[in-house]
Amino acid sequence: MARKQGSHSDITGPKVREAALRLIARHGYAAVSMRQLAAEVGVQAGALYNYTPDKQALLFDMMRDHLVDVIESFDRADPKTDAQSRLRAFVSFHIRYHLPRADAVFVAYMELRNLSPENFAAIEKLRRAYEDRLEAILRQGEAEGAFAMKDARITTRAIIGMLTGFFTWYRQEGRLPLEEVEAIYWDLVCKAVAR
Amino acid sequence: MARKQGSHSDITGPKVREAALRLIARHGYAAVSMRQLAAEVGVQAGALYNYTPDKQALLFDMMRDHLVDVIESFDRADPKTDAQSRLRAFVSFHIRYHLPRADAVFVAYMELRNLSPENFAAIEKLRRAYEDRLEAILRQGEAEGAFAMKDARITTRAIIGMLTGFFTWYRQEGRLPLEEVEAIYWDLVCKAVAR
DNA sequence: GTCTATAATTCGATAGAC
DNA sequence: GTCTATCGAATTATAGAC
Repeated sequence: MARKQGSHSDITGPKVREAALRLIARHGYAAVSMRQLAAEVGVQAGALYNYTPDKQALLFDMMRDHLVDVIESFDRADPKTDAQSRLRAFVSFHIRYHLPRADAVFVAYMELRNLSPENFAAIEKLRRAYEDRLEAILRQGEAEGAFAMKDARITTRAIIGMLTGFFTWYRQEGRLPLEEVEAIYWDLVCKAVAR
Repeated sequence: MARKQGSHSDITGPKVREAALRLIARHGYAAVSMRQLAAEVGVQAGALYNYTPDKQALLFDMMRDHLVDVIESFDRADPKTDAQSRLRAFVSFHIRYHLPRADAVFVAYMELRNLSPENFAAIEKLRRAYEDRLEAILRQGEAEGAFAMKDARITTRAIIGMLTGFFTWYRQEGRLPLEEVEAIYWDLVCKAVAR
């Protein structure tokens, strides 16, 4: 006999996040209503407001938590040795970390327009912090004489764009195993910044 | 004395497209109401339905027209000679064509989720047709011995991703003139596919 | 072709019972 | 913590006057 009411804070809380991420990734923040989200979670619309003060905070919290986790995870994965090793670790980390989190990546990338100005500024700061990790590696490589490029900042954006585009199509083409895709991207990045 | 009513089909038609592109690029399709759009154009909401059967068709028509124009324009710009020259022309065309059309690029890229299934299929076909142009150039370069890469299809997506990421940040950083940005991207692409 | 007015829904968010 | 019920406002799209 299923209860119609009761306390499920520990269960419902994560379910709200997961459902919101899935629905917003698929349909977009503005297109997903609180009623749709509630139905996906299996509660009534009013109950959602036990877990978020409003719809905007729900979006912001998901994006912030994702980006904070990306940065902390990379800092742990970074070998902090020579630039070549660090760049390889970055490419591998970026692909492998983001792949199983496609919904979060998609939301963090596509929903910037729907953040309030203050929330947008906070998210942009985090995004920039992640990009700065890559830029620092490229500049170290230039200093070591391992890399050569015309402009480290633009090369940073180019590499991130190249790697992030990956997640917009990988789900469709199951043609190649992850190891090969990773090798292909490493080959491109490695040659692009080579002396 | 401004008229409050009257026929302005030739004026209002283009204004609807321009305003829709601008508003949707900034706020997203789902977040822009027909009333907002009408206010931007300078008419009442009901008048918009003289120019589109519904909101969905307005989005689809803009995306389709943009992509058809991209493909036709590239086919005219393509030197159709050696792969190296063609690749350089592609990079230059892609940057220069898309730069002054940032709103259309943004909409065509970000609003795929808001297309009906049939409209999505049609737009994906066009997108694929453009990507196939680049893939053909890369395969020609392999055949000529000018390029070497592990996988032409994935390299195609990687290059497009890299070039398209360009438009998400160029407006912010006016630091460098277009010629230099183009040279930086050409350097990266050229080295990435070099033998 | 544009207007005003409105039908029919749907939205985010809240109040109060349990 | 979840429910039901609801407020007030916004939505797409249409009807009919001019």
